Amino acid sequence: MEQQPVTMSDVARAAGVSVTTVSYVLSGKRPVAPATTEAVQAAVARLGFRLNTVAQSLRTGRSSTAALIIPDIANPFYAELARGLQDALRRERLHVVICNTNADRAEELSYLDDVVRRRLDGVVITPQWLVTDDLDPLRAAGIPVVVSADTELSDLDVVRADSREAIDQAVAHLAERGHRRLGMVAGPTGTPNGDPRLALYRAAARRHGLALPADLVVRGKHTREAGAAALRRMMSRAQPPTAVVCVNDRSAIGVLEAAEDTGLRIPSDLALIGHDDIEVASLTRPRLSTIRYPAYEVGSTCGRLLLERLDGRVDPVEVALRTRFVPREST
Amino acid sequence: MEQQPVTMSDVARAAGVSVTTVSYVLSGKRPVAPATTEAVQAAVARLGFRLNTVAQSLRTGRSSTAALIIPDIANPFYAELARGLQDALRRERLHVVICNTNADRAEELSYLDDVVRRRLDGVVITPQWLVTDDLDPLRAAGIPVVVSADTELSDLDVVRADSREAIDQAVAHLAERGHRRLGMVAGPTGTPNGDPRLALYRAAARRHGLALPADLVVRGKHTREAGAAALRRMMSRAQPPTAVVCVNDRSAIGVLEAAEDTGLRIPSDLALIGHDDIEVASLTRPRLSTIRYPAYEVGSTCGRLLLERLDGRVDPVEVALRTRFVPREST
DNA sequence: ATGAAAGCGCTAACAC
DNA sequence: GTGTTAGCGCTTTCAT
Repeated sequence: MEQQPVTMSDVARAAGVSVTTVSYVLSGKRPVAPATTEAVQAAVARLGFRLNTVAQSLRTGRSSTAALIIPDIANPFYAELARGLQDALRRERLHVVICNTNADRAEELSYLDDVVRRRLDGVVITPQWLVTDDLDPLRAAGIPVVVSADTELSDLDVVRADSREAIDQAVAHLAERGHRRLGMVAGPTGTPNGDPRLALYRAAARRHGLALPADLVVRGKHTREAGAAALRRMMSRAQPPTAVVCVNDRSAIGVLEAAEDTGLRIPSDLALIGHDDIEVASLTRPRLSTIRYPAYEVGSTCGRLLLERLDGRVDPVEVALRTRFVPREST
Repeated sequence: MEQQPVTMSDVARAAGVSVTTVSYVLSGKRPVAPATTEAVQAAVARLGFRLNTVAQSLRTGRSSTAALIIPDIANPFYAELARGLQDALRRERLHVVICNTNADRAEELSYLDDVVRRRLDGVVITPQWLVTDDLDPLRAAGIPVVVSADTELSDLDVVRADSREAIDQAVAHLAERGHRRLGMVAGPTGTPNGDPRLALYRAAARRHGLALPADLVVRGKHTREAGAAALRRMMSRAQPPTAVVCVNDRSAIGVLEAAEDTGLRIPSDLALIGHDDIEVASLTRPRLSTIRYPAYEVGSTCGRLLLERLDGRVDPVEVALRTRFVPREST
């Protein structure tokens, strides 16, 4: 048998006070006589009362829940990011709902809509296809948004990677080892991480005298399968690359596997560099060289910004987290 | 400037009908004249109305949100499980909040409490320290719980691994290769996965004539560090093992790394078997042999059970997912 | 086919 | 220091 939940007025009755007093005992937002406090607490304990957060939310307009909108929680990068975010938001007892979009624009929009309907307190999003205007409904509703992406976004809190130096080092590293033809497994066109990273690689390649020809830039999803397919495509070119850089570690792992299958040895036949340095990257053999972008820290930084914003900060903030080139056996 | 949210009575006024009608147009729970429907929909669109889910929840007592209570979303096993759960719950437009407990009992309890306060619709939990009684408040509140664990639990929906055969095969495999002394990196004592698995290994070892002495059973967390420490401890025994089985893949990876550091070659000096088969397990070199327990499927099964329960099923269901021994290079 | 009105359980003026 | 009361925005019963 399912019991009636105990409400605040039950507690009030049991303690011989008004609901107001019960509310204030619980919130501490106004002084209450010690004896009263005690009586209320006793009643709360005796009846097993738990405040109904839904009613509280309706009244206050705050749900103490934030949304994290990402392509896929099963991608270790986002899982680590989620962990960082949750740890940062825990102090304020904020819950986090995870929204997996599969990098699909319709899903991204649908979750944003959900956020408004549910009056969530804030959103952290790693957008794949969204444009700034898509966030208008959130602005209108006064819901803070923190974006994690490498693109320029006006008037928003942004956490992004500053990979200029790291990419330059990586390319220099390749140049030193005699590489002259670079291939890149980039993200889908128009995606907020792929394009900026590609641009950085282009610039670095130019600086260090490497070619990065258009037919060696392969677009695709951030998956192992896409990485493997990309490599096969590159190697079928008239002039295949001697070194490949990947938009993230998952695709780099795909490249690694496809290379193995083809009998290509890494790094002797092909140098390989990933991005992100998820935990797995250190487990592959040969070890994956990578541009390290610490996911946990990205998440906790997003959380910090969100909390500040909820606390009343109004000016948008942009945080650039410096990435680091981690050479390993594979270059 | 933050706008006033548009409410249902705004829509009603704009459409020249009552809120009742607006509500019914939206829910479709009673017939409405086509002309009226149209007028309402037009008003909804024109004003950009979004139903306030919080108010709806307060009224109906359902929040269309479920909680997933796990030790750590950054552990790939749980991330994959989470993905499976979310995909299963998406059809019903249920949100999932992720609760990381760090395998801490107090955190587990605190999140359960949260669930009741927030009137969440259901819980999926992979308990580490909870006992059945801890779930009483949820029963009282009529909140369905689905448990993912290998322990016996009365009167609850449970998804568990049936590893009897797989473990027997794994041990037989070791026996065939001449192993006689087995070590085990088990989970913490009293934990719902470690103990049953240990018992299965004990039984299988007995059947196949392998020793699994008490001083080669090392308890610890499900982490790489714990796995590494466990191996060092085992190897310092007077009679070290020739084969090691691990309660999960993460600890197996730790063992792998510690073995490398010690100069032990796997599998020639030491055979190694993990559990779970998270994506990473296929990336290590030597490849990790493992008892495969498909996390995604665990999650989606939990989701299915939860939905059924929300739909009115009352009898508890136990689903045993058969695991499979996947021998790879490391045994 | 539609509407009036009573809450769901809380918070926070505004009294006293 | 404490209480009365008016909502927050919906759903749903009961009328019409």
